[in-house]
Amino acid sequence: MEALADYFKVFSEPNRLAVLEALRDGPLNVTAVVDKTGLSQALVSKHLKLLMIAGVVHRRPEGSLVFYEVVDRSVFRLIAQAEKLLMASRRLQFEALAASL
Amino acid sequence: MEALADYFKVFSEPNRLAVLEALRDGPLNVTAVVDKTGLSQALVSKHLKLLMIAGVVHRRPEGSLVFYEVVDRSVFRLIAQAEKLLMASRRLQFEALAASL
DNA sequence: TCATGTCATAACGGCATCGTGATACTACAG
DNA sequence: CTGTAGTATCACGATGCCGTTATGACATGA
Repeated sequence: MEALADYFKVFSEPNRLAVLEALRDGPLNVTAVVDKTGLSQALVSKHLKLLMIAGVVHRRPEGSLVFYEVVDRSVFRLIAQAEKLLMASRRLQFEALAASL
Repeated sequence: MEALADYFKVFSEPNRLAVLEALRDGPLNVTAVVDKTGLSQALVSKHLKLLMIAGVVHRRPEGSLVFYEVVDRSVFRLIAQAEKLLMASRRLQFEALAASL
């Protein structure tokens, strides 16, 4: 319901997905995510905070750096599943278009 | 990326999820969805249109009624997967809270 | 202590989307 | 043809979120 919709909302912004993608191969500190995504530092911090509140990533300060890490890698399975559905519906829409020509 | 985020956005509104849930047990016409969800007719029409553009539901006029139907029932698997992740992260956050007491 | 690099936050403007109320459109019954 | 039920759309106000700029807070090294 409400909470579930909020959870989906976490993945409903391109830049947030990009931040998440940057963390796919392991923990990174904020600056590394900034470099990897090309987003502004302030924006990356905001998105990381949101991802943390949602429980998707975990925060670990180390000296003057702060590392973020994906808590449960099965979020990537969720993303993959959504990608699959998206492509399937794209294909169906294309077929519908083709059938109407 | 962009398109994937938009796809997630489809599921990021409580009322849209409610409309989808109303269609879980089979096709319904608009009024039936309105009755089942308690939402206004205009709102239900809007959400159904969005769901159709996203390729999640299919529209089938029948006389003066218009039936909507979930195209690929595996969207419910996506939703279930998200629910699972949501509950897991809730549990972890609770454990972190408990550990800090 | 001071300078620097790293990260977080506040304030702001801009834009998208939500929900409502009113209205148009369509099919069908009378 | 007229009325009515079902559905779609428009215009609107309100709210929320995004991204930026600027600044604050913190740890480290000189």
